[in-house]
Order: sequence, then C-alpha cells, then structure tokens
Amino acid sequence: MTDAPLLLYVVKQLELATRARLDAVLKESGVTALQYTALSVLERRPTMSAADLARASFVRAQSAADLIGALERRGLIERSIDPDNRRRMLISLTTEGRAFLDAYDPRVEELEEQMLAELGPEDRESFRTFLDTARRALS
Amino acid sequence: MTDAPLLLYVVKQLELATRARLDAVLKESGVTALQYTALSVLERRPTMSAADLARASFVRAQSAADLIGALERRGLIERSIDPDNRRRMLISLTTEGRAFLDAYDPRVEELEEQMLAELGPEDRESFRTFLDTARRALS
DNA sequence: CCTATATCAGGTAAACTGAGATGA
DNA sequence: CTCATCTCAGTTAACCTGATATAG
Repeated sequence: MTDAPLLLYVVKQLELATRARLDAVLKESGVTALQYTALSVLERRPTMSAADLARASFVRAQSAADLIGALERRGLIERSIDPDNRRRMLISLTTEGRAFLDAYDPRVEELEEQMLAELGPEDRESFRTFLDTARRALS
Repeated sequence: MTDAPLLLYVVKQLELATRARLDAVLKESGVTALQYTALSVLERRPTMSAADLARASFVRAQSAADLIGALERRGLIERSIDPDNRRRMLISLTTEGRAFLDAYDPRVEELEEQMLAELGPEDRESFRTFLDTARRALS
C-alpha cells in the first residue's frame, strides 16, 4: 500500500515548482509570475476588461484590479473605454508590453520544454487533455 | 492553427480552480487551503521540521515558519525539540489536528473525485505519472 | 429596478529579503 | 569555521470583504 497522495496535492506541487522557476526567470525584470501570466493572456485575447481577466483567473474583480494597476503603472498595458459599453475599460498591451513578451516568451518556452522533456508528443497531448478535463469538471 | 496555451499556464489554471474550491470547503473552518495542505503533508510524514516542510513546498524557511506558527496557535500541531539534533524542532499533529483531518479529509476526497469524474482508472494513473514526471523534470 | 463594471478603503495570509543566534 | 536551522523585523504582492457610483 503506497498510499499515493491526492492528485489535488500533486497538481499543487507542480504549480509550486513551475512558479518557483518562473519567478527565477522573471526576477531580473521585476515582473511577477502572476503578472507575466496576465500579459500572456492578453497576448492571446487582446481585448479584455478587468472583469474578464478576473473571471479567467478565478479571482474577484478587485484582485484583478491590483494586478492591472501594477502593469499599467509599469507601462506594459494601457486601458481605454470600450466604445460599445462606456462602463467597461478595455485592456491592451503597449508597445513596451509586446517587447517585454518578445524578450521573455522564449525563456518561458524553454522552461515549458524542460518540464515536458521526458514526455513524447502523444503524452503531451494526453497531459493537456487531462488538465483541461479536470479544470472543466471543477467549473 | 489553434495556438494552444502553454501547459505551464493550464497547470496554473487547474491549480487556481482547485484552490478556489478547496477554499470554499474550508472556509467555515478558518483553515486556509495552504494550511490544510501542510496538515496533509504531516499526516503522511509525521516527523518533519520547518525546514523540511519549506523544502517540500518550494518556499523559504521563513515563509514556512509563518504557516507553522498559525497552525500551532490554533492547536492543530505542536513542536518538540528533536532529541537527535537540538537545533531542530519536530512538528507533529495534535489530537485536535487529527480530528480536523478526520472531519475534512472526506470532503476533500469528494472534491478530488469531482475533479477526476470524467477520467477512468487508467487515465487517472497516466495523469498522475505525467504530473510526477513534470515535477521531477523541474527539480 | 436590477445587474455588471469599476473603484475606494481596509484587512489578511503568504510570500520575500536581510540580519542574527545557536547547535552539529 | 562552516553549515543548517530557527527566529525576528520589515516589505511586498495578491488575495479577500464591504461599500459606492454608474452605465446598460
């Protein structure tokens, strides 16, 4: 009886390990792992509001606002009023924000590659499917 | 080209989702998800020091000390001097700490089951292997 | 009127750095 | 002396709750 730990816990362990490594990569830049993740989300979905980002991150709008404020003060993102809904503020990457991602994305992809080094292409796809399935099952 | 997100990010998403659910389960108890995880680790490895726990959690000893202090003040753990090394403080669950885990473990296992509901036994084993492999690859 | 969004104020948990004491 | 461990002090990022204004 090996009494294997819950997968909930193993997921947390993996996330802790990735965050520690991501923090190390980003340390010199002063951008946190969480902030980088938010920038990546924006790279992928260029027209989000703070509320959209909050939902995507499972946090309250106020928490997302802290993060967005930090990125805005740093000049990596900017906000403008949504013409279709004057209450919404649309977030977008600045030129500086894009340059930041251009500089760091390769190093983060290198980290991704290291994490997956021992898995073949079909295993990587299965892994992705399991992660997605688990996430959806909790929604 | 779907341009799938990095698995690093999907791992984070899943961890965020599990933490949100775990927080909901534990909310009434006043114990945080992180504190519960630490208690689970102690359930499995009954004789750890603060430094051991820090290493297992990829954090500094000072951060682990905050957590341990909170659990000690709550009476869920106690510490005693390691007879083999008077510099070390060994952490162990109190009777109250064990009772706490007895009360909440079933609810957490229910959450685990919900997360894995759509995966069969062989998929669950593969999932575990992938998570472990990825974690080891980052060490 | 109700809902979603943004914002302000204040609080907490949880990480960090840096410095220092002490036992092996 | 060196190293690991624990501890103290102070800081920061990132959550939270609660309240408020306003556009749709």
